[in-house]
Amino acid sequence: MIHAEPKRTLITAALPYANGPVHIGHLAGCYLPADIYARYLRLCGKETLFVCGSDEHGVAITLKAKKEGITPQQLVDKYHTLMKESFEQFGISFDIYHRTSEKLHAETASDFFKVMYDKGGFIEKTEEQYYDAEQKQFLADRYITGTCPRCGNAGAYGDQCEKCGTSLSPKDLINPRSAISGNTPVLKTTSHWYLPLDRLQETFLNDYINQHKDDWKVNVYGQCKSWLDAGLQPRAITRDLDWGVPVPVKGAEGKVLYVWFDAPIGYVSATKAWCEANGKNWHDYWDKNSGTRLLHFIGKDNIVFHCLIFPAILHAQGEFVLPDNVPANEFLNLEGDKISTSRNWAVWLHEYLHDFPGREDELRYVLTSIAPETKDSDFSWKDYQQRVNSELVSILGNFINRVMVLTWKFFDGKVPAYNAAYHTQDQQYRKELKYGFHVMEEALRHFRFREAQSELINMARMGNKYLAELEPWHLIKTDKEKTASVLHVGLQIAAALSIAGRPFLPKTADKIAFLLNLTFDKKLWDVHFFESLEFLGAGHQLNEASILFKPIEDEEVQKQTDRLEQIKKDNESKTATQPTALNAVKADITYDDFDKIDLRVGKILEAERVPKADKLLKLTVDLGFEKRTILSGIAEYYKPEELVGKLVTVVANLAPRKIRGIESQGMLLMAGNDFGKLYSVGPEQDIEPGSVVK
RNA sequence: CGCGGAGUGGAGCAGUGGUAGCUCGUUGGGCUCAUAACCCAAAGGUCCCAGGUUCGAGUCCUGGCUCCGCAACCA
Repeated sequence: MIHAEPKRTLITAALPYANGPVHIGHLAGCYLPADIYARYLRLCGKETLFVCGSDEHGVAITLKAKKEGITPQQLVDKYHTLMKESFEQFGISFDIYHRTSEKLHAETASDFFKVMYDKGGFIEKTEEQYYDAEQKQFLADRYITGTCPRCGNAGAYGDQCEKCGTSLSPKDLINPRSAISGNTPVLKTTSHWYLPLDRLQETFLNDYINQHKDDWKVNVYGQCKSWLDAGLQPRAITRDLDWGVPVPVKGAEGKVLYVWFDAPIGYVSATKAWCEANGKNWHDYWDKNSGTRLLHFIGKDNIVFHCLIFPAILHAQGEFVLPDNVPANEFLNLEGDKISTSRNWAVWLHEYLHDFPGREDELRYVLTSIAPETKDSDFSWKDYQQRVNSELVSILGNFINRVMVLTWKFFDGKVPAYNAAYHTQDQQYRKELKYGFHVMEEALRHFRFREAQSELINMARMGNKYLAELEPWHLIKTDKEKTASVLHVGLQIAAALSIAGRPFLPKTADKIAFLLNLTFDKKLWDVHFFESLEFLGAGHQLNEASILFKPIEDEEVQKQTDRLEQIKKDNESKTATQPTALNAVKADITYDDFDKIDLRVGKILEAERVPKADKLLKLTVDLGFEKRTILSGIAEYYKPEELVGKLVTVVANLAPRKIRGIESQGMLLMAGNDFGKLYSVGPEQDIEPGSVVK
């Protein structure tokens, strides 16, 4: 969209869910780009507000709290504090880092709901749901366990059986029980409010998304388009739960707003909180006609919520400004594997800050260099070391140090005078620097932070080149005046780096400014400023030279990769310990029950992958008396060729079932758990296929 | 034919129909102010494949192959 210059910019970064610490994937995905952009706008003197906060509601929080034996509030307090402190130390320049468990947020979300409710913006649907009479509460899907109608697993959840993976609805469960009390729940009617996304798609979203076909990133637009093409469905925005923002309607006691309705409103409540503390009016930031430009920085997993659902909510509410752009990033992998909180496969921010004190900018630099702006990218410690050592240390740090040391050596640490007679010498460099600055600015405006940052390093590179060409260490012997001129320009380049580097490397920029003894009392990022390339006057006293970056040693990198190796091993060996601790023994069965199962030894004759299925193998198994086709979800753990000839245990009388169009006539017994590898269970010695297992 | 993204020198990426480029790495040279850092140069590419549009395709179109997410599948 083509805009008039916005009055102000409101930047939001995805609210991190308060059930774990922040990792490098979060940083590269949205917090760093948002921070760079916010810092850039502020330097330009533009009115900017950068808000974020912890997302603290939802069933996942209550479940995790229960597991840890603490209250949801205690759980979110713990992670909120951890995240807030890590962000701060890392230098993410939120104007406010709020949280959704604050009273102010509840009021805001509540008001928001009420306005929409009064307008008839929701559809109310009444359904029967399970209710725990003793605990006097409705049971969320996850709070109901029972026997899976598909596979007979007694520990299936109301939304899914984790044994066979079937997605369920609570009413499908045989013999349902409340996970809280163990009681048998009763069906009771309850009503919920739905956001009519189908209707909103027709009246609003189709046009809204289409409008942004050209100014949104292709991956973002593409993702939205595919959701719209599939057709949106009404979505429930309330839940029967006691953790969250209460639904502000009479008769809705015990109901809270669904976390996905309440979380983005957290942007609004964070803004309010900041405005209250700073004597501002929050309406200036959120009102439809406020002239505010709203930007959501998120990771790709959030696209549907920020590009479709939240705008739909804002539109339906009617008084709010809509997102102008949603620059979503793809995902960052770690050493080739997907980052995973549950598998502990991550570089945690708080651990990095602890292991690499004072090296925040190094991580910022690397993460911005490899930011997954257009496609998934990969972080590796070796790459981290290489980028820091060969770019930050060798090019940027070294240039600053050279120019500092030379000035102290030849001019007692005072900025020497420029002599226009030597103008032709540095004209070309001035031109290129100005051009580089221009490129950087263009890139920043279009959220291409990787490119913008690499331009910064290019400027430092030019500085090095300038010194190498003019050789002030030779010149000083023959022409002091010219040497003065050369160093004068060199120092201006250093100053330019300190300013241009602020959005990317704030702590380094401050250090350079300190070395140069440089202070500014007006807005820093001004085109004319860079035109003149005069930041330091002749005679200005510099501080003592000191080193900007230390190289990352091999041992430090080794330590980190060893740690990751260890985690990999731990995940694999969890098979032995975790499941027994986690999964309680199922209810007793009689011998007769057991006797119903016909277990046989089978020999795998053939094995092949099932097309278009990640986990499924199609096996031909010899049971002695006959050959069976059996499908098994073990493709991640076994290669087909490894299995041929293997003896395995087969449930021979399991009712046949069609999986992806192929009938599976039995089941292979495997040992393992959710985390680690699966191991087939077979006889120790070679034995006839078809032998009975008892 | 589920949905979306992506395939470009050893690695990571840029590339708007008009001479394929950048950073790292490698090799050779220069310099010695500087953190064994800096500067210059060279080698290294059937731009996934096959068709098509065009005077001209890495770029546009069609078909195929491969990779990554999501979905599905899973015990």
